[in-house]
Amino acid sequence: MLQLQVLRQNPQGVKERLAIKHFAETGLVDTILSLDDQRKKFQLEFDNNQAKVNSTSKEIGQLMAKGQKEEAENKKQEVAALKSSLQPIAEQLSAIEKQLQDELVKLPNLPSNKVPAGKTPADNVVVKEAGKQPELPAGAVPHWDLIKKYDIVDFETGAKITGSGFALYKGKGAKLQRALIQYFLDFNTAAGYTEYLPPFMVNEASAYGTGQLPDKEGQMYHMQEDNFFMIPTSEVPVTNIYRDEIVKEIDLPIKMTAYSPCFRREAGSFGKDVRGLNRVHQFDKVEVVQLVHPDKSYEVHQEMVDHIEKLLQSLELPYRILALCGGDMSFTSALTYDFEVYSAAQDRWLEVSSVSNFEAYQTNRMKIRFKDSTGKMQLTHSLNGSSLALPRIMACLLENNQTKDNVNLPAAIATYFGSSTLL
RNA sequence: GGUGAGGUGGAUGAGUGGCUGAAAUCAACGGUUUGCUAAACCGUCGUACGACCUUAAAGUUGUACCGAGGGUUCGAAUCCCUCCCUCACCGCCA
Repeated sequence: MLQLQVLRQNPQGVKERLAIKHFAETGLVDTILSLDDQRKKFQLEFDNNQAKVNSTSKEIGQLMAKGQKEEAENKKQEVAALKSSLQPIAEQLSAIEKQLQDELVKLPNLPSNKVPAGKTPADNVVVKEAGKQPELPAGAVPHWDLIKKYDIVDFETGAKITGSGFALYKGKGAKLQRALIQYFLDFNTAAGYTEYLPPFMVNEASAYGTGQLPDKEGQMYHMQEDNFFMIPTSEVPVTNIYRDEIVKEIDLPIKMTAYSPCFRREAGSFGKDVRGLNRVHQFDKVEVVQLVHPDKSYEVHQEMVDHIEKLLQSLELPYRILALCGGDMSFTSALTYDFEVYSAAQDRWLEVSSVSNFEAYQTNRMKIRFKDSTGKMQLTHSLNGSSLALPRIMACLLENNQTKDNVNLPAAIATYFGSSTLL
């Protein structure tokens, strides 16, 4: 949620930024500001009246103590009258406050000035492309054939147990997942991130805090009886660790990492896009999250991008980094860089990580604050990135390193997997 | 799931209708003292949203907030209702 203060200071600037995100309803800004003015007006009126009620009530107490019953009774009448005239003001005030809040959450985060213009994924800017293209052996096949051939992921049985889009990892496939998770977590903790293993379901307040609610409830699995949501990413529970907390400035940056399965209900598209491990309802991911001083968030964003780049390099996969354009960015993000790895056998790029700076958009909802050196309360900035999403990494590892009857594994993984080949 | 006890400021914890936005202690911060450390002493020490004043900061001031939401009352941390959560014991269970 944007800070009202930002809208007040520069409504025109806000509209211009929103345009970069291709957010059409810029009139919302004016609506919100006028609601804010109304709110202030009603609050002033309410406060003044309530002050009178409070002081008169105090007088009643004093009169009663002195035994001046009659005068006390008169005052009571006075207060009763005041209160009944106050009633409608109070109602209007709270109605406006709610309306203001409802409108404010409809505004997406403002894109930073580093965000390239553009509307669709085609407009994203390739910032960097690196890594060696593999030379595939003759008869190389996509991962969905490989996993079948080596019997390491079984979608049919996953569908039988649960439904389509739920993979059953088996044997070396399951072990490779475990090795990757372990490797990623170790890589992150070595860079100073604290490891967490969070709950995989969250309550409404947490889903709201990171921006899944309102609006995106359809993308999450919902436990109706208990009103819990299966997490779509560990970003949700991890960022919410500090919800409604005032942290110490010297404790910043707070660096956290977590593994979790991620659950996505998203209505799938069809065909090649969703084949095999490309898109599933449940997948594993290791995430990094940081809460930082607002002055540092862009510096930290770059640091996180570098961190994830190193991780990808260690996997020896060809990759590229994209700066997402205004139209392709998520609602809550101010700057997003995507990482894609090249899947040789599919001849396409697959997104494996997304590194975003949310500035104060999430923390304003969650009220994650600190007191700066001058004693002023400030919101921290929050950032997160995947490091990494497993299924597509696995797909690329399998495809790009396939040999005639085996798959070679990069050295970094071999250590964790206990072998330099899959079989 | 059952029974019982609870949820108060950074922490501990007092507070059963007006003098309580909240004692006390600890922590933290500023200062005095000090060869250094410790101790002692003095002071500061919640948040949000307004108003006034100001270029701004500061300052003055109002309102709200003692788990959440309702209610009773002239007046609620305190009484009542609903919900949530925590702890203990029992039950069930990996």
